[in-house]
Amino acid sequence: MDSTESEAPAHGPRRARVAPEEPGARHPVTLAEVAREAGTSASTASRALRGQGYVAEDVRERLLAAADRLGYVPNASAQSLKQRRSRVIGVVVSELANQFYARLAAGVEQELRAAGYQMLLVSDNSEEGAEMAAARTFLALRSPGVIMTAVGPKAPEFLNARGVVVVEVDRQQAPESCDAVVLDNVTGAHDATTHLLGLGHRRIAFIGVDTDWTSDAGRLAGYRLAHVEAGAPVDESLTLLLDPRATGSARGAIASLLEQARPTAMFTGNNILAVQAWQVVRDLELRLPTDISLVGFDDLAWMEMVTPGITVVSQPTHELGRQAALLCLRRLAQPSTERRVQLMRPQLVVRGSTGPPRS
Amino acid sequence: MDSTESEAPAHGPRRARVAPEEPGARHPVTLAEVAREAGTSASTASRALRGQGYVAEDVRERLLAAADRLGYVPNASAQSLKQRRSRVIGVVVSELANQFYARLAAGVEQELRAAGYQMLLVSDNSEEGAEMAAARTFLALRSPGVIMTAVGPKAPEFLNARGVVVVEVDRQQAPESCDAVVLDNVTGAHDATTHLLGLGHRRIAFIGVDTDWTSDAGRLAGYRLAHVEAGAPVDESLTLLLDPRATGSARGAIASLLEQARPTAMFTGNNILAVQAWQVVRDLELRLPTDISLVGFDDLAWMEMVTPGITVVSQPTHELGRQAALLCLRRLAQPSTERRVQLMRPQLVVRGSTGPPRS
DNA sequence: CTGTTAGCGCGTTCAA
DNA sequence: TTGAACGCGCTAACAG
Repeated sequence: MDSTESEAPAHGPRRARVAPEEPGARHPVTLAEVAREAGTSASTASRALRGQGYVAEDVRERLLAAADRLGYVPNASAQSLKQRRSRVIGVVVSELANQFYARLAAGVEQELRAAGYQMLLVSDNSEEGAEMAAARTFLALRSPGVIMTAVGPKAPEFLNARGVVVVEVDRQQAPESCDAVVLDNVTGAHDATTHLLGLGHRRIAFIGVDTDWTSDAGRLAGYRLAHVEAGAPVDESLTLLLDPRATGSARGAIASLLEQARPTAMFTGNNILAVQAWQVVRDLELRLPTDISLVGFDDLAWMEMVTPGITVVSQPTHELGRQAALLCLRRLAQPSTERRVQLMRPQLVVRGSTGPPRS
Repeated sequence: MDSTESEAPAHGPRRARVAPEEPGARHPVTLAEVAREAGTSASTASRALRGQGYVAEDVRERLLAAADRLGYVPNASAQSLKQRRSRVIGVVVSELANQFYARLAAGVEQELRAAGYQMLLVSDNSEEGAEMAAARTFLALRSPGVIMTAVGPKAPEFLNARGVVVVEVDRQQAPESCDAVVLDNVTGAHDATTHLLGLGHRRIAFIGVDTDWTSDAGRLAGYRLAHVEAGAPVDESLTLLLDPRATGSARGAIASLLEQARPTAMFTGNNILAVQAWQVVRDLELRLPTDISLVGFDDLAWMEMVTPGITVVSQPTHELGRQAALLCLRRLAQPSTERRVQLMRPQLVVRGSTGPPRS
């Protein structure tokens, strides 16, 4: 990845920038100009172009034609200023380069765009400071709604207190005050762990993130719940909770967990950790599932491509995003409906990385 | 991925929405209110808060304190209306769910945010209609600049003609009028093909997309160039160009290419096609590289994880995005500098999927 | 150094 | 059914 850049001379013979050719493209055309062109007043033009209020049919057509001819594009700032709210929805994810968040964002964008809203996307690197800065930006833009995978309760509460509709996705930080779309993490982790217990494993490691996020906490809870249900004791030395800022470099910690605690199976709490657990297994030249079993959380393409395939708890990532957007839109349309938490169902996908322990 | 949703009753005992607690949070506080609170005029407040123009030190502090106390957030719409341009940069990618574009967007966002700009992200599914709609939105928002992986020349030219700074990334559609950041696709494809030719392959399939995009065209050109250099004839029946709207379901076409044209190696033009080529190889129970060699374009995590690893032309995706953002910012600062095309260097990463042909 | 004045482009009364 | 007048919140001239 250490590729370098180089300069290339522009090959076109033209001047630096193409000059605008359109008539009146010099300055963006305004509503008043459209009105003048059609021989009406600005207010009539306004009504005609947005289809509200009374306008004579022929006048409307004249206006429409004029707007089209002049290439009129309404000034969103002026509209927002007037209506006191914009059509820009703020979206915050933890890390856009992570496929999970990218797909989530793709789902959100799809629905927002379909509804005539725009997505202002911020990737906050799980820093609450960046998140608050984003919140202030959304406030400045008078965003009617915000959708976020929040790192803490501050931003959601801050926005909520100022009348912005906030929908939390993936995890809940301000459950008292926000709508949310989350996965049933407890069930997902429970199913995965039960699967391992059913195969005969009794030393199952849990590798997760040390946060108070409902997502991670739920997965740990499900892991424990399954043990309790099965009457199997939970060995705390098998639980590895990593610093959230260091989940990207967890291989060392995972390796020493394997060596010291000697689990027969591993359950990782997210896709980043799954990659690393898999790499550790490879580096240690262990075989899946003979030497150790592995279960991941969040299904990615590679998990089906490696040999053996990785057993995972899959989640409808794109759908999570879509539902969050829809929930946001619904709340914007009906501000005073009861608060709502939408629970999405995970699904255990069994592949070759899990098998009985070696006696 | 067919998980379902279900409704969960909100568990908090609270009312539907938390009421704002802040004093004056009912309506967002305005500059005039801050001014009144500090006993000055609005213009003085404006100068103080944005640090421009003369303001007495004590007055400034009073104003700053007042703004802070009241929780003042400047209204971006009003600012944009006044200055006739916003700080929102439009970004268009073809498909946010594709890792390539997601990482590109992440790079763009990082730099824009660092410079105090916001990213309005649209994923257009490679539809020119969606792209033009996005362009109109950016115009409406008075975006000073737009960064895009365009599907055609219309949107870039449209925006450019209206005075919007446009930077093309990944491919050039309007090379006459826009700055651009692109990969040296010819060299990348040339290196990959030369690598295969050097191993002794003479029947190398090229699997790409049938567009006039510079990216795909460049890759095909590099493939051919390498053949010419090596004095090896290009068998046109080995070139498979797929409908851009159907690149996601190319497995059938790839399989029949393998059966009919009997290549000893395959070179795929993007990451989506690489996955499918790999799957076809697996489904046909061919072995890499014994039965066939495979080279991909664009390095993804799984390509190093499967066995054998996939030889690829890697590209600095995140960096592509960063440079595009920087180029856009530079052009905004100096509108009349000469047009510039930045060429990024790809790198051939040799792994186990390539080897000599079976005699 | 500060306040007054005057819009930016639009939507929304309210009379006509 | 239409248009005149006003103001959304802010900044930029211009006087003071």
